[in-house]
Amino acid sequence: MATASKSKAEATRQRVLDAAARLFREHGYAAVSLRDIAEAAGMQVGSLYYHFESKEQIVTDVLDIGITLVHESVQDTIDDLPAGTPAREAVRTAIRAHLLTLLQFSDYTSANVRIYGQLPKQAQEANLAVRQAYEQCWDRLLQSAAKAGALRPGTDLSAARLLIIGSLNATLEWFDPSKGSVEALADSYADLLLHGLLPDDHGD
Amino acid sequence: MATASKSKAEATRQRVLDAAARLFREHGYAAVSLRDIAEAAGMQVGSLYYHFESKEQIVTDVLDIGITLVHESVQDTIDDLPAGTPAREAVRTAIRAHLLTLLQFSDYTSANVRIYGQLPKQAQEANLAVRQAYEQCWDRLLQSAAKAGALRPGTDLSAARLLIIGSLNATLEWFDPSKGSVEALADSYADLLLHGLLPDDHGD
DNA sequence: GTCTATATGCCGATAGAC
DNA sequence: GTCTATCGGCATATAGAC
Repeated sequence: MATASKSKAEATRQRVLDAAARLFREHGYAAVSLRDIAEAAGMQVGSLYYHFESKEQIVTDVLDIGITLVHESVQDTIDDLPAGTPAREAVRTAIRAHLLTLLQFSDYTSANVRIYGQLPKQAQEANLAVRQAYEQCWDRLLQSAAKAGALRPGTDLSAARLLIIGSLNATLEWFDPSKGSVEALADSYADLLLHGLLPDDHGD
Repeated sequence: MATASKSKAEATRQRVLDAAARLFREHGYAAVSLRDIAEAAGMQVGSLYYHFESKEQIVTDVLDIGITLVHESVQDTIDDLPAGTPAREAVRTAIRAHLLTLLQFSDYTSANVRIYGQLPKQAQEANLAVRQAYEQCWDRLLQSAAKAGALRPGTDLSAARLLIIGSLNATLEWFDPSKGSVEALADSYADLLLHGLLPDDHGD
């Protein structure tokens, strides 16, 4: 094992963060007490303070991990596309990766989406840099698509990024895996976002 | 004035709900105490219980008012359109009405969007019927557009409604009136939702 | 590292004077 | 209708034994 094995403290810390992410996602930040987190992680409240300074530090860690995970997932799937992949396929891939992370893989990402807007300003500011890095990932994707002539002329790229990410994040409020797969949802959403509601031959 | 004037109790009740909606919107449900609400409404905590049975009843009222206001706004602006208005214009009008209510007029609507997902199940269920009535308003709009041939063939109407409302509601997390008008945002979003990201002549 | 015990304060809700 | 006073409970955080 040598240096590859994580310390017991590191494993416990991870267990606490996993429990916190799941509970924050479900109930919000203020509604979850440190007692709830400790119980879900299988320990006593006082023990949390060996690993974290405060409740706010726990949520700060959860927020950063949440954005990092979705950022890496989206960036990696884009990077893995073969050279010459059409821009519209890259956008479709990014949409799928974002939705998979949000709805299937990461309580951290979904917790971030759900609670960010209601946190104390200090906790929001601590997450700002990581969020902006992820936003830039989408901006680069859309700018390169526009440069390649793959987007409708006159498209407001800033509004497009906000609309795409906003609509994807909003699925968190209603998505039910027992009623349909994330992949099917991703296809449906990508069709709508890429092609719009109207037929191609409308006279608008 | 006669029966047209509201009682003092009714006015106070309204003041409490206004304060609660604003605070819930800003900080979430669990983070706002009855002491906060009482202070913002200019009264003592104990006095709240003359008008409301519990904190949960306050939030239940806020939730219902929030959906009712946006539903009425959207329905009224659709009904006011001249006969023969193209379906795409009706959709554009509905988008504008929803955004105006959410971002400019109603703390109740924005509070509902922000806190619904994190409320106790009982409070969510109390709001279900009103929410579904508003969803049906959009479903009727989209179905009549599809029937008129105004939508791209094969459009998933259920996904479209979820994407539209979800993307509009998500603007709440970042919209800043000092950086642009709601009207400009509505135009930009309507363009993107109706036409999509791709040019009309793409070969997809 | 985790425990128990505890400090200090705010929570929702109630009782009863006015 | 609104007030003050107060109940029991739970919140975050700390102290110190093991």
